[in-house]
Amino acid sequence: MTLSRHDLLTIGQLAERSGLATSALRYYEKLGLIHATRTAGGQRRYQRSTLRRVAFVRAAQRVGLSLEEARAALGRLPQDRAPSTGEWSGVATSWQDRIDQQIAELERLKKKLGGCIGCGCLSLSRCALYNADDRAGTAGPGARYLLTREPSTGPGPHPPTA
Amino acid sequence: MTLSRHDLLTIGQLAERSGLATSALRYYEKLGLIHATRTAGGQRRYQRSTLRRVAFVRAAQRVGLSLEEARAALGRLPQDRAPSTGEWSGVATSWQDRIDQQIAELERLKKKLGGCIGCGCLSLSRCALYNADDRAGTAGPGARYLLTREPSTGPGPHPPTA
DNA sequence: GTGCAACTTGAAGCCGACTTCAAGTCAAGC
DNA sequence: GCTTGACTTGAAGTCGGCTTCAAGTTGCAC
Repeated sequence: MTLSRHDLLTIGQLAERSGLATSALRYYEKLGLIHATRTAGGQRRYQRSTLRRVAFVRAAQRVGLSLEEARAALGRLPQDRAPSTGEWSGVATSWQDRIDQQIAELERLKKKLGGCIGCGCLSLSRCALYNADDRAGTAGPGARYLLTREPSTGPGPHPPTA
Repeated sequence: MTLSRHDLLTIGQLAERSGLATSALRYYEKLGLIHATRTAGGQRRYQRSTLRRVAFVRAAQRVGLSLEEARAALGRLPQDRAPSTGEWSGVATSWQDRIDQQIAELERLKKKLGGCIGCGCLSLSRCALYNADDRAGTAGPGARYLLTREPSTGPGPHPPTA
C-alpha cells in the first residue's frame, strides 16, 4: 500500500492497486497500452499515471472495446496527466453512445422474448426470434459480446476460467 | 429452399435456413445441442424441429449464455415439438431477467461516464470509474460480454479499429 | 552480506466457439 | 453410369485476453 520510493510503483503494487494480475500488466505493456521505466536491474517501475491508464483500459473493456481499440482511444488522451474535461468528454460521450446502442439491442431482444411468451411461440416462421437480424448480421463468427458482470451463482453458472 | 424428401433437411439446407455454417452445426452436434439421423451413406438428415433448436441456441447466446448453458436450457424444453406457452414462458422470463441485469449494468456504467464528464475526472481516487466494482469483482478475467453487433465499421462513433 | 519475496524472460497453455484443411464418399440430375 | 457438388471425418488452426511455467535475477530488510 505504501510507495517504496519516489512515486514509482512496482508491478506488484500496480497489480494490487489496479486489481489486475501482474501477468496482465506485462501483457498490456506488450500491447503498448502502458509503459514502464526500468531499474538498473531491469525491473519495471510505473508512474502513478499508469494507474489511470489501466483504469481507462478496464473501462473501455466494459464498454465493449477490444484492447486494440482501447489503445487507439488512449492515444487521444494525454500521456502523463489527467485529461481535461474537454478531452475526456469526447471519449465519454462516444462510449455512452455505444452503451445506448447496446441497451437498445437488449431491449429489442427482451421485447421479442415477451412477444414469444404471448404467442406460445417458437412455432417457426411466425416467431420474431427466428427471423431476427441473425441472417443479416451473421457475416461470420463476429465479436459477440454481452455485458454480464458475474453470471455467477445465479441462474447462470459461468465458465470456470481455470 | 425446397425440401428434398420427406421433411428432412440436409446439413446444407439447415445451414442456409438457420444462417449458421455447416461446420457450426457439426460442432453443435458434437456438443449435443442438436441431433441428426443418418442416410444409408452416412450423411446427416435433420428434422425440421432442429431449426427451432438452433434458433433457440442462437437466442440463448444473445442473452449471454454459453453453448453449455444453452444445452442445459434446451433440456428443459420438449425435443420434437414447439414448447407450450407455459414451458416457454419460464425460460423466457428468466432470460428477460438476465437482460434486465445486463441493461442495469450498462446504465450504471453510462451514469459513471456521465459523472466523469461533469467532474473533469480521471483524477484518481475521486473518480467513480476507478473505484468501480472492479476491485471487488475481479477474481479473474471473468466472462465479460458486451452485446455489440458489429464492433467495427458500424454506425458506432467509436475509434478507428486499426 | 544474506535470505527470500518479488521480480525477469519467452514460450506454451487455456477458454469458447468456431473455421479450415485434406482426403475421401455420397446423392442426384442428366 | 457419370459427373459434380454436397457431404464425411478428425485434427489442427484462429482469435482475444490472458495465465502458467521454468529457470534465473533483483531488491530490500535484517
